[in-house]
Amino acid sequence: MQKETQLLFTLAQLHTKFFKFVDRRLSVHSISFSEFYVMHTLFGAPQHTLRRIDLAEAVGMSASGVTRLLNPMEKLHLIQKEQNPRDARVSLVKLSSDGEQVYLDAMQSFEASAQMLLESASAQTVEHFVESAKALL
Amino acid sequence: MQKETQLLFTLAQLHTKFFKFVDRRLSVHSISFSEFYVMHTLFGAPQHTLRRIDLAEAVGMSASGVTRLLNPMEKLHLIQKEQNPRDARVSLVKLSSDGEQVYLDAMQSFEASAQMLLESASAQTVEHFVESAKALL
DNA sequence: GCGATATAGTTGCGCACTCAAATATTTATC
DNA sequence: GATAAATATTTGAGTGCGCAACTATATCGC
Repeated sequence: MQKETQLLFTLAQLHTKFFKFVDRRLSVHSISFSEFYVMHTLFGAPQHTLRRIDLAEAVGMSASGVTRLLNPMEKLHLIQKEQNPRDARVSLVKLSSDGEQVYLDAMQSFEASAQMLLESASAQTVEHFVESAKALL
Repeated sequence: MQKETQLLFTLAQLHTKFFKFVDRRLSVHSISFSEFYVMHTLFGAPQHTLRRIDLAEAVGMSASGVTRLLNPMEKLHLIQKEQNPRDARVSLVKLSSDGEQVYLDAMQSFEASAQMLLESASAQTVEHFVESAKALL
């Protein structure tokens, strides 16, 4: 089997293993990784605000996926809709202060998960992985 | 952000990017990556045969997920059910010769996908990635 | 300015997967 | 050897997400 093919299989296995673990740990905050990732993306955006379509692009989801993901989050006041006065088509999404708090709490769990998953790995291995993975993006 | 946390985000992004591409290319064989991975696993098993529960474990799915995935594959004769004469609870899954052919064809596409995704990456980067990823499993 | 085209977002439909419960069978205990 | 516990699988209910079609608004060409 060629190295490139091996890489894809290994990537799939690693993703499955790690994200099962992460999702279980995030569930104590009643959020999925997708929701967490959306909040993380909004948190890093100017004014904690993005257009839905740019959010979709940033997290690698479809526009409809984002719509369905955000609906319950809005009901829980984790995010809020805002209008763009210059363009009535766009619906801006803003991380609310409630949402920010949930995000920061969840980030604690996320970081703890990452450390648990990687506790037996050397710092060098982690570094190598991140470096090569970024080179592949 | 700590390196471990960065690793998880990078892993998520890489997985999304690569498997969107792979899934699109496998779709010409009318199979998903999950189906391909199941066939790959069966192909590598003795007699091309596994118990459903071991197959689930190997591909990182739930037992019920495997049941639902295999049902249509059996209708298409990609796999076939066999009984274990010693234990009537177990249902063995065998890759049929039709399935083997589809698998081998799909593997061509899969390998081509892998090469396209990684064509601009150095052999060393690929090697580093696989090595560190395996260390993390 | 008006029609054609493009863009942002939502909705209908369907698929893939999970968890928990149910079913069938085997193994362990006494 | 009957009863209880364990194991393999399927089924019911629900979630998460994508694609294609639709609505609403904006922009472009003339």
